[in-house]
Formats: sequence, structure tokens, C-alpha cells
Amino acid sequence: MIQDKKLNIINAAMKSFSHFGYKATTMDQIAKIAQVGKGTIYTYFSSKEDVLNEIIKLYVNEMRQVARGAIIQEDSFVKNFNAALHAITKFQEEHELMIKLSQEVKDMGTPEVIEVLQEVEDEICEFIEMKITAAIQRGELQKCDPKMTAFLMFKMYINLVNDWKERHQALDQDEITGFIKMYFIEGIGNKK
Amino acid sequence: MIQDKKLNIINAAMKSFSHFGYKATTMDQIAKIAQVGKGTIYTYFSSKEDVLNEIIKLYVNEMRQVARGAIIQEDSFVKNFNAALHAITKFQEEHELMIKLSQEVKDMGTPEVIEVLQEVEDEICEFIEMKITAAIQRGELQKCDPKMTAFLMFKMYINLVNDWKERHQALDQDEITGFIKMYFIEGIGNKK
DNA sequence: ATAATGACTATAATACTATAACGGTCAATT
DNA sequence: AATTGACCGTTATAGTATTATAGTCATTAT
Repeated sequence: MIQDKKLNIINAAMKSFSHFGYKATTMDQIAKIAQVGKGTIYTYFSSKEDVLNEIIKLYVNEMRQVARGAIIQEDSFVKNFNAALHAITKFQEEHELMIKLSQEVKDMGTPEVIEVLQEVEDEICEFIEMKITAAIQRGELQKCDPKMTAFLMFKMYINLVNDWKERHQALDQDEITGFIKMYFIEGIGNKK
Repeated sequence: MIQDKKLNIINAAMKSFSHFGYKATTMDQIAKIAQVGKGTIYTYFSSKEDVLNEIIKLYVNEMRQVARGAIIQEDSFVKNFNAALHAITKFQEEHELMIKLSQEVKDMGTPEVIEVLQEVEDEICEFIEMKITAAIQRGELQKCDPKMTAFLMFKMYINLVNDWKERHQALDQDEITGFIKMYFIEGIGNKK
């Protein structure tokens, strides 16, 4: 029953953050949606920011599940990389939360939101890093710094999925897999 | 003599934009520094934005010169890529203009400035694109879309030079050359 | 004639102030 | 022991008065 109340609050906050963003959501609103008194929120959370952080923690866990679910043991590293990132992207599109928070950072720059989005990015990079380390061990990838490789691959993925389409046309999943493979795995140099 | 006045104005505006940014620079200020009446500015330029655009046009030309100057015919594509980008970066650090304008975009989002910075980025990408096309023709690079390759290489360079150092430590020019070569040219895949 | 000028204007940004809304607390209530 | 909403100090917002700014144009200088 105690967990029930906390869950109500989390769900209410999640809903409101997704619809209106972090700043535009008031504690009174969360309390109203959750059907609890405002004070009750503070028995489970220390502040508004704390509510956001807990929600992101749950969200990141779900995201990790989704990414794991997209991976097929027998498939190549690149294929799984793209499958996982694509699954994460789709997950984020389905749940408005990240989209709304990204918007908020873009046009208001709310510091608390900047911080949690950075955390989400770090988590994704860490996930990729693990997969890279494994791929190196099984000999699929050459020795390289897993942290930096993860960072660069993630950035390239975002460049391909989001930034490229702003100036040219959008790419589908297979095209992206192809490009990542071409540029990152095989390289575009010609051996002499 | 007519060119002299226009040049005065351009130099005055350049100085003021570099010190105070675009928004914080007033036409009265430009006129004062250039030692002309404000009305005179409008015989050479149609608007404040026009002044900015002409300055950027000159700036991009200088940048191109600098980039060309950094290139050594006998050197490899990657080496020249890094030399050129490094020269551009140093050029931008020496002349405060770009740094000030980037700041302004970050904390005020002035639309006119966003636009010219995008133009500068496009110009750099076009420069890289030319070099890539040449490298493909002489067989140093595999066949690939030069526009996208230029875009991705530029972004990776920025990721390495700017974004990585925010979370970890800065990399020097040789390290960056090494990474670009490793990830982009040779690839990190292991042939079976 | 032509080019240059700065007082002038309409508009947009800023500073100021009064008001409302907010996050967080806590005495009263269940 | 858990829950609550009226309450408080602070911050954000709205409304308004004032200033500053981009751009014009009649006047002046060349």
C-alpha cells in the first residue's frame, strides 16, 4: 500500500512531465493527478528534482531492458548496435517524456533537465561500451578504448539519425547500419 | 576612397562583433568606431544583418586560405584533413569573432547568428568534400558519398576536439589524427 | 550633382513594479 | 504514524513606463 502511493505519484509526475515538461509541471498538479495531498509527495521524495531523478532512473532501466531485448546473440556487433539504438529511439518516440524534455532544454535550458538528459546519454554510452568490450574480447573488434569508441559511435548514430535529416533527407534503419559498418568498422581507406 | 569607407565600416563592425557580439553591437557604435555618420553605413549595406553577412563572407574566404595553406601535397589525406581543421580551429581562436558568436548562440540564440554559423559549418564541410572527392579519384579513399563523409568527418573532429574534453581530458593534434585514422580510415573491425 | 550626415520615428527591448504562482513546511487531522 | 492543505518566503509572471535601437530622410557639405 505504501508502494502504491509512491507509484501513483511517480505515474502522475511522469504523465505531467511528458505532457507539459518539467518546469511547467507544478507539485500541486502532480498531487492532484496522483490524488494525494501535496505534503504526501514529500514523504516519498525530498524535492521536485528528486521526483524527476527517480523517474529517469526507472526510465533508464526500462530503456536498458528494451535495448537488451533488441540484441540477438548470433548477430554481428554492428547489427546489434543498430538494433539496440533503433529500439531505444523507438522507445523514446513512443513515450513522449524524452522528446518533451529535449524540447525544454532547447528552448528554456532548464538546468535540472540538462543534467538528467546528460545522465541518460551517459547510460546509453555505458551500455554501448559494455558491448564493445565484449566484442573486443571475442575478437570481433580490434583493441581500442571502449569508452571513446562508444562515445564516438553514439555521436555518429545521432548525427546520422537526427542531424543529417535536417539538411538532407532522412535515412532508414538499414542505411544507417550500412553507413556505421562502412565508416566505423571497415574504414574507407584503401590499402596500398 | 569609396572602398576605404566601406572597409572602415567592415573593420569597425568586425571589431565590435568580436568584442560584444552581434546583438550587443549597435549601428551607432559601428558608425562611431568607423568614424562615419550612421546613415553612411546604409549607403554600403542594406541592414545590420547585411553587415554581418559580408563580414562572414570575408571571414570564410580567409579561413579557406588558411586551410589551403595547411595542406601539403605529398601528405596523406588524413594528415591533411587534420592539418586543415587544426589550422581553422587555431584561426578561429586567434580571431575572437567565431568564439563570441558561438557564445551568443548558446546563451541567447540570436537567429541571424545561428544562420551565419551554419553557413560557416557548411563551407568547411564543402571544403572537406572537395578533398574527399580528390582522394577518392586518386584511389586513396574508397568510393563513398563525399558529402556525407565530409559531414561525418567534420562532426567526428568536433566531437573529439570539443565534446570529448568536456567529459574527459583534452586531446592533442597527433592523438586526434590517430583516432580519425583509426576509426574512419582503417576501421576497427577484424577481418575474419 | 553626389555623398555624407545625424536628428527623427516607429518599433522593440529593457527596467520597474505589483501581483500571482511556486516549492517546500508543518500544525492540525485522520 | 501517515496524510493533509493552509501557509510562508521566494521566485516567476504580467503589465506598463521608459529607454534604446534599426533604419529613414531632409539638410548640409563637398
